[in-house]
Amino acid sequence: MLRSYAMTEDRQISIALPTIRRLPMYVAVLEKALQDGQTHASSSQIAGALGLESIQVRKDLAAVGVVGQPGVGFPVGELIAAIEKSLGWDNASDAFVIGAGHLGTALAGYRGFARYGLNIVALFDSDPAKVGQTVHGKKILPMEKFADLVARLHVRIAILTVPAEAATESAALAAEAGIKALWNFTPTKLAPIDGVIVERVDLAASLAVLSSRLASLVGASGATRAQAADEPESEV
Amino acid sequence: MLRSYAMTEDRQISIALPTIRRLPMYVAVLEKALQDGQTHASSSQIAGALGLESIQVRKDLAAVGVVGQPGVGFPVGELIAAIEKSLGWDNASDAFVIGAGHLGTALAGYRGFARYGLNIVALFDSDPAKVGQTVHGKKILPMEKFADLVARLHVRIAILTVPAEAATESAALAAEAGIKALWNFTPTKLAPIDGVIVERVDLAASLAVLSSRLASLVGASGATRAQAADEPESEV
DNA sequence: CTGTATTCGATATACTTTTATCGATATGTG
DNA sequence: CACATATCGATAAAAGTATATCGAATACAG
Ligand SMILES: NC(=O)c1ccc[n+]([C@@H]2O[C@H](COP(=O)([O-])OP(=O)(O)OC[C@H]3O[C@@H](n4cnc5c(N)ncnc54)[C@H](O)[C@@H]3O)[C@@H](O)[C@H]2O)c1
Ligand SMILES: NC(=O)c1ccc[n+]([C@@H]2O[C@H](COP(=O)([O-])OP(=O)(O)OC[C@H]3O[C@@H](n4cnc5c(N)ncnc54)[C@H](O)[C@@H]3O)[C@@H](O)[C@H]2O)c1
Repeated sequence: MLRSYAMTEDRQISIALPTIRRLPMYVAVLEKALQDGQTHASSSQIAGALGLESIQVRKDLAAVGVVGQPGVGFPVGELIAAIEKSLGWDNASDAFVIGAGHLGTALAGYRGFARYGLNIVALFDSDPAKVGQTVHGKKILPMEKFADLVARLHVRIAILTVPAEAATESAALAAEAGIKALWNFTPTKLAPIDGVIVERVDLAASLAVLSSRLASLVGASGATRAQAADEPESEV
Repeated sequence: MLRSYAMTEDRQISIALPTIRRLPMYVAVLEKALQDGQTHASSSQIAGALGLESIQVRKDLAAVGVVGQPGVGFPVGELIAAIEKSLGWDNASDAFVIGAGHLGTALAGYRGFARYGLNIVALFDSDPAKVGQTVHGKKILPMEKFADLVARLHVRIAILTVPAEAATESAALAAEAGIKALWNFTPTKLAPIDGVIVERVDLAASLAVLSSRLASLVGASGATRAQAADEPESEV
């Protein structure tokens, strides 16, 4: 029974990436189940809520080390705890935002991150006009203070929202300051940096999937759009 | 030679999803090559710039139907055009933003989308206080006008940036108005809607990858962080 | 023109991820 | 307690992706 909380690090490393990407969805569903007073949830119930196959849910949950009960399902609370442990969401991590522009301030104000164990502490910007301002209760500080504060506060995560051209330079600066993980929102593909994990949020990739599916849809059953495409487009 | 531009729709549909996700990176690299005056680029050159294997680049490019020349490489201009065609980025699509909050306005102001064939025309919001404002030169309109304008302007794409609770409702409204593709930035997993493509930007999934890798890194070579973890964390 | 270095693309192989099958365990009803 | 139903987990199969190999085409230097 306690094997579900086993902490052998080697297993955590070996969880398949697609599985890791799905884990947050499970947490969301399970928390809803918990609120409804459920102590257990079956793989088919979870799968149904997420549009997945139950077998995949079982495999994913097996990967985080929780054992279910035949005829009953998986223990909800235990499951949430195990997933959050796998993801390192069990104790919150502080993070700095580099680039207090539109996206950076939006992220800094996003309350949803608290649930993911992410705590944005402050923003940094090279623009003197922005430094000193406060957004969503968080200060915008000058880049000069970055390295010092990373060390003092033991911040490991930096969120990169600078212009594309400044990305490489900012990443190098962050790495040198001791940042261990970079969440890169810029379209710049960073070269690997020794000892630094880089995860990129690639909106272009996401949009590519959307628009290519849309394009092939038009091509396939063109009837729907064909008529509209003939009419001239007007402006607002 | 002209086979590279073949427009048989059935091929477009069959491009593997991981390949589609990589296509935008190729476009970025190729445009840089074009600026440098290159007429051809080899798979190994492209791979080197992106940290990929050359064989994967060749396979991906074969999927969009462009043929390279042995000893020379791939024709840059032709390649860009073919990729953009595959993605439906060859002629820009208009889009509406639903939810003119922090994220919605950031997206509306993002100039990078122009390159991806996406043109945000206007924003919509249910909050009367926001309606009438202009952000980045784009109007915030009331939801009541949404359906009519979708029809009048033949808008097929809506970008969902409403609060999580409003996502399902907004999606249904968009679908009813005739929207064909939803780019969903909310954490809500939408149920499939008939005739509507939904692509989700899942920040939680991305963060999960980042933080789980960070967590396993700490577990593995704990030395680096162990010392820091012992010290009490101070505040800004 | 000959030899060497590039490079592509077809085919084959290896690897990863998803899905299927099925026996074993649990619940609850009559 | 017998039996129908639900559920899990181990193993196997299938599908999807990435990588390796190698012959053929091209460029170019000598
Ligand atoms: N806005 C979006 O919706 C969106 C979407 C996808 C990707 N992005 C990417 O995110 C990044 C930020 O976008 P944005 O719209 O917030 O841009 P922005 O111009 O609003 O913000 C960039 C901020 O970075 C600061 N900055 C510039 N150079 C810096 C440096 N060297 N060090 C520290 N700070 C620096 C600027 O002063 C500015 O405040 C860009 O790379 C953009 O491509 C943005
Ligand atoms: N801010 C971020 O960095 C961030 C990051 C990831 C995901 N998200 C998600 O994006 C969404 C928007 O985030 P945000 O920070 O911009 O929130 P926000 O509160 O700033 O903006 C939401 C906007 O939607 C409007 N709205 C509410 N209900 C509506 C309805 N029924 N129809 C039309 N408009 C409606 C509100 O008036 C508001 O302007 C949320 O679902 C959030 O979870 C945000």
